[in-house]
Amino acid sequence: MAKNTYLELPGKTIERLSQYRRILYNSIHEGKTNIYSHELAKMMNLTPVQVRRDLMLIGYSGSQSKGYVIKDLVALIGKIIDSEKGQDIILVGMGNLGRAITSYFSGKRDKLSIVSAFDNDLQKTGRIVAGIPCHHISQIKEFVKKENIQIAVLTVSPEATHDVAKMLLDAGIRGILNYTSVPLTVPEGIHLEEYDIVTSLEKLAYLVK
Amino acid sequence: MAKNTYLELPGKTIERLSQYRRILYNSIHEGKTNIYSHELAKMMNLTPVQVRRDLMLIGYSGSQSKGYVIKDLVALIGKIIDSEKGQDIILVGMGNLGRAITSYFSGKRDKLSIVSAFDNDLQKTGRIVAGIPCHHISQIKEFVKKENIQIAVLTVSPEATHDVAKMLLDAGIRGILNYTSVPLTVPEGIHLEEYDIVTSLEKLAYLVK
DNA sequence: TGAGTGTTGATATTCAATTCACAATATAAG
DNA sequence: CTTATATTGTGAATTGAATATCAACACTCA
Ligand SMILES: NC(=O)c1ccc[n+]([C@@H]2O[C@H](COP(=O)([O-])OP(=O)(O)OC[C@H]3O[C@@H](n4cnc5c(N)ncnc54)[C@H](O)[C@@H]3O)[C@@H](O)[C@H]2O)c1
Ligand SMILES: NC(=O)c1ccc[n+]([C@@H]2O[C@H](COP(=O)([O-])OP(=O)(O)OC[C@H]3O[C@@H](n4cnc5c(N)ncnc54)[C@H](O)[C@@H]3O)[C@@H](O)[C@H]2O)c1
Repeated sequence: MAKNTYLELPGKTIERLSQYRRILYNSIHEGKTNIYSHELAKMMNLTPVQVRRDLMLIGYSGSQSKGYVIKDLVALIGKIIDSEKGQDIILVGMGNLGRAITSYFSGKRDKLSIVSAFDNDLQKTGRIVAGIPCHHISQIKEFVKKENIQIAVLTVSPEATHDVAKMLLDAGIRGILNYTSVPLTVPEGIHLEEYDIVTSLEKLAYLVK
Repeated sequence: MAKNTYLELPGKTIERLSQYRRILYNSIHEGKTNIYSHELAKMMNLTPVQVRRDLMLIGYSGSQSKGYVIKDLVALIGKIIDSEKGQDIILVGMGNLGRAITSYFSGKRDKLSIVSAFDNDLQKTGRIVAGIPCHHISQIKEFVKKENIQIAVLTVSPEATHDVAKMLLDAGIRGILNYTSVPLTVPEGIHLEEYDIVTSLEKLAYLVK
C-alpha cells in the first residue's frame, strides 16, 4: 500500500505521465491489457529507456515477459496526479477560445472538470454556454471560496488580464493556466502555466528555415 | 554586419526570444526606448542572468548604463527567428478551436500569417470563415505545393488526424503544430510541436495539491 | 536441459540548461 | 579626482534531463 507521501517528480515527467495515461486509455479501449515500454515509447516519440525511467520514478514495476499491466499503471498514474476527491476548475472569459476549451474538455477526465465559467458580457452570463453555467465576473470571489476552487483557466481579453488575475489571487486560487497574450507574474506558492500559439509558430518557423 | 550563418540556438532560447519580442513590442508602445535585463526578466519571470545569456547567444550587446536598445533588439530577434520573405501558414480543421486560433492570430505578425484554412465540411468550405478563406480538404496538396507552404496547424477531429497528417506530409509540409489529442509521429527532418490543455491542467492539479 | 531472445530495472554517463560569481565598465555623487 | 553604485558579459559550477549500458530474469524452442 503506497504511502501518500508527496513524490517530487520532474515537471517533464508529470507531463509525460499525463500523456501516457491518455494513450493507455486508448489501448484499453482497443482491448489491450499489457504493454511494453517500446510500444508506449513509439506512440509518444520517446525512447523505451525514458518510458521505463519515468515508470521507475513513480515506483511501478512491470514484468519481463508481459511488460506493464495497463490497468494498474493507469491507476497508479491517477494516484499520483489526480487528487483524491477530484478538483473543480473554472474558466474566465467565455469568448472564442473559452468556448473551444470548455467544449473540448467537458467529460475528458473523472477527477478534473471545468465546472463553471465567468464573463463580464451580459449576453453570456446567467445561462449555459458551451455546456457549462456562465456567471457574471462579479460573483467570482464568492464562488471560488464557497466551492473551494483551486485552479482557473484564463481566456479573457488582454486588457482585462491583470485585473482578473488579481481577483483570482484575492479569491484564493492556487494555480492559473494563462492563455492570454499578457504574461503574468504570481506570488511565491502560486503555480502558473502559460501557453501561446505565436511562440510555437515562431519556433516552428525558425526550425523549418 | 551579422553574417547570415545559421545560429544553433537552444530550443528554449528560441521560445524565450519570441516572448521577449512580444513584451518589447508592448514596451515600445508605452514609449520606452531602453530596457535593462532585470526589467525584462521580471516581466517574464526569469532571472536577469538568463536574459543576458540569451541575448549573448544571439550576439547582442547592451550598454552598462542604458541597458538594451529595444528597437535594435527587436530587429535582431526578427533577423534570427523570422524568415527573410515571410512564411505562410495553413490551418486544417475550421472548428471551434480553428476559429479561435485564426481570429486570434490574424495580423499578429508581419512575417507570419495564416493564409488559408481547409475543412471537409461543405458548410464551411468555399467561403471566408473567421477572416480567412476556407477550402475543401481535397485541394490541400495542390495549394501547399503551389504556394510553397511549409507550416500547418492541425485542429481537425481526432479521428481524422492521421489521415490529414499524412496528406500534409505528402504535400511537402515541413512543420506541424498539432492540437488534436492524437499524438503524431513524423519522419526525420519534419518538425513537430504538440500541445494539449489536458496535460497542462493535470500538471497544475498535481502542483497545487 | 541449455542456448538464444527479449524484456525490465538500475546505475553510469553524457548532454543541455541554468545559475553563480565576478571582472569590466559606465555613471553619478561627493 | 575618488568612491559608490549599477549594470553588462562571461567562464565555471551546478542542476536537470536524456541516453547508454548492462545484469538479472522469463520465456521459447531445439
Ligand atoms: N494562447 C493562445 O494560443 C491564444 C489563442 C487565442 C486567443 N488567445 C487569447 O485569449 C484571449 C481570448 O481570446 P478570444 O479569441 O476568446 O477573445 P474573445 O474576445 O472572443 O473573448 C474574450 C472574452 O473575455 C470576456 N471579458 C473581457 N473582459 C472581461 C472581464 N473583465 N471579466 C470577465 N470577462 C471578460 C469577453 O466578454 C469575452 O467573452 C485573448 O486574450 C487572446 O489574446 C490566446
Ligand atoms: N490541444 C488542445 O488544447 C485542444 C483544445 C481543444 C480542442 N482540441 C482538439 O482539437 C480538435 C478540434 O477541436 P474543435 O473543438 O475545434 O472540434 P470541432 O469538431 O469543432 O472541429 C473539428 C473540425 O475538423 C473538421 N474535420 C473533420 N474531419 C476532417 C477531415 N478529414 N478533413 C478536414 N477537416 C476535417 C470538421 O469539419 C470540423 O470543422 C479536436 O481534435 C480536439 O480534440 C485540442
